[in-house]
Amino acid sequence: MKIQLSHPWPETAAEAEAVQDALRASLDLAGPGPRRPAAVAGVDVAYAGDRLAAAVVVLDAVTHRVVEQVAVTGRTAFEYVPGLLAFRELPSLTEALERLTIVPDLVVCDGYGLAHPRRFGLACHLGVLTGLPTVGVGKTAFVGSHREPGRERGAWSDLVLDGDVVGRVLRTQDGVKPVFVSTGHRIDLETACRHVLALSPRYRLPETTRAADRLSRTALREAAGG
DNA sequence: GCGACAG
DNA sequence: ATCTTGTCGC
Repeated sequence: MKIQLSHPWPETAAEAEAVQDALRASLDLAGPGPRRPAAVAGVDVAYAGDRLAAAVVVLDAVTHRVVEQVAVTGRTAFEYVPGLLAFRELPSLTEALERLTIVPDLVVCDGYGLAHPRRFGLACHLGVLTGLPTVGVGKTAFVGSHREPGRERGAWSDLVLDGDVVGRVLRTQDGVKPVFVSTGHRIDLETACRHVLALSPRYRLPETTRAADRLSRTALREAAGG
């Protein structure tokens, strides 16, 4: 799979915001998205100073067994700026995705999608670039307001931004801190949450996220020489 | 103006 | 994200 990043790649925050505003027009929020995905991918990036390691792990959607995984290492080219996370992580993430031989039916991203200041978070961006259905799963609050969801697994509440429902605060395990789910591309929020729950049978975070997080950290460690 | 702010 | 010790619990 060949992935084309925007050219030229933005150098400033203003240029990056302009890219988001332009690509947002290509966002597909129609849904319903994959009903019975067979292969689900998780992506994540780990950092150590200016070094980084991006990982993509594809799991069997039913058994959650690893089907394929790729990790690439490199150096940071964009500093972290709230709202512009994609420009820090996409170069390496797309490189890892390009080396994948399997085309996943859904990609679970670390972070937000539509729940974003300009309605174009990392999950939306990666979705538009790859054409794949994507969903964003954030671990902490970023934008929007919400009520505390019920304490049982599956309970959720609306994540509202400027009067729009842009995501859901979803409890994936009884009594544990909820996660923030928002759609990325080619999927609806209801379906996205259904898949996130199915991918989180035992822990707070989806198995895809956990697997990608582990791989990115070990890849970073091995690249350093330990 | 000030504080908050995915990872 | 990453920096960090011990601690409670399965």
